[in-house]
Amino acid sequence: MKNRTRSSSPKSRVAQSAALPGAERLSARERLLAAAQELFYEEGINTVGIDRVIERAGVAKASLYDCFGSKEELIRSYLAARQETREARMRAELAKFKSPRERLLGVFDVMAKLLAESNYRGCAFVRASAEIRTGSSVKTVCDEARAWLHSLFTGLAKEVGVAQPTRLAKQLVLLYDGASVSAQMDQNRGAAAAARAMAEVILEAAMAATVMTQGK
Amino acid sequence: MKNRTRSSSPKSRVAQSAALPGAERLSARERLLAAAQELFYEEGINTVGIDRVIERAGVAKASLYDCFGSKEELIRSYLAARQETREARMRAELAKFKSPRERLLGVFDVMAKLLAESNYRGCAFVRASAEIRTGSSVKTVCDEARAWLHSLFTGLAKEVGVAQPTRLAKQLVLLYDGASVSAQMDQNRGAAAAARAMAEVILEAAMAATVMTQGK
DNA sequence: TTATTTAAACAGACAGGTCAGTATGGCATT
DNA sequence: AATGCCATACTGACCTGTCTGTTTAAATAA
Repeated sequence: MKNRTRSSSPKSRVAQSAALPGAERLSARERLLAAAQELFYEEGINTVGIDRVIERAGVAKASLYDCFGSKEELIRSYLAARQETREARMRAELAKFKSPRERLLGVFDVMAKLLAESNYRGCAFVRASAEIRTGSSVKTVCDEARAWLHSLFTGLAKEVGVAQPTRLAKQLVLLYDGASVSAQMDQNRGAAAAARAMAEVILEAAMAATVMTQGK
Repeated sequence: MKNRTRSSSPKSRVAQSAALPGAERLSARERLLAAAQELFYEEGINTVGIDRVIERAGVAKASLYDCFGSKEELIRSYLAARQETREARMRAELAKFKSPRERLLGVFDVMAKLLAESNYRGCAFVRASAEIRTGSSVKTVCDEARAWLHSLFTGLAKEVGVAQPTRLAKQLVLLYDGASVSAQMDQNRGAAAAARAMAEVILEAAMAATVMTQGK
């Protein structure tokens, strides 16, 4: 006579590493991560308690601590998963562009799609950094995300053949961060387009400087 | 026989509106705001509890609730005070520049000084926004700070006589935000200088476009 | 096939701590 | 007498994490 909110057809279980194409029930771990994505990102990692996460996931509290061991580890897993999907999406979308120049500017086109989503709340790693207390192990995941962002732009800057690729990369990261903050704080939906336009100008200046230093 | 951590020479009190040049003791309200500045900004408004604030301020808990009524009001006062000092400092520093162009770029020079401070942790309002829960009255203070930032750059953009001042202002705000995030997340001390260099390029492009549209 | 083991996930209560906010009473200056 | 401030105990809510015991389903053995 218990009123269960869970799906009423738990015919089979999905092993952690298995990935069956059928619409089978997700494992507790996967449901927890999905719930964490929504709640932690949209409301903050400190304001959302464990109880709300397990309620959203439809999972017992004991299962959470079996899977992750602590809230902090759940947060780290949430951020790590977010970074993985970010990398995969960027890789897939950038592959569509042909020229190095289009690929570099394409990062801001991808960003424009993200900002257009109604639940955009700014960069998850910047937000998390603002919430953690000093010495938290969560910072490591944030640092890795930042390193990836820099390496992404550095690689693209080298492809376009600019004289100082790390310098250009730092500038593009700055534009990327600025767009995310403007979108978050000012509901400025055109922030990515503005950043793209600026990136074009900056890139042109960097290319011009490259020709100068080459002497021809 | 009580071991007091407070100053041992509370000879006189400083009224709220008085500003005596002597090293007189500050009022409870002022000490609370000073403590809030340090703790809330450096460690976050959620991670720092009331008890730590009153301990740092050397103030009784009852005094805090006499002065502010709630933690949320203390947070709002902390942010409002921060915004006031930010405006005053910017006004004073920008007054030193002579030409409109120097004043506009001078914002990033002022910023460079801020980033150089060892305890810089990014924009207090962006950080606070990441911590508050939806519907908090703290957001109003953050919105006002954002509005000021936009009006600051819009005014400077009009002074330099560009064709689309609000467009340029949005771009400069984006650079400002990007520099603050880069400094916060990557310990990039040169972020303000990078933003200034980019602002120069963007400004030049905007001026060029202005001449074009003017037809001469 | 049937029985047994194994493991993941379930429900829910409880402990221990923290936090915001209140209440009481006392002290000092004006 | 009034005001501003101090010290401290207390309440109730919330939050993380633990513990106990049960259910379910797949894997394995008889």
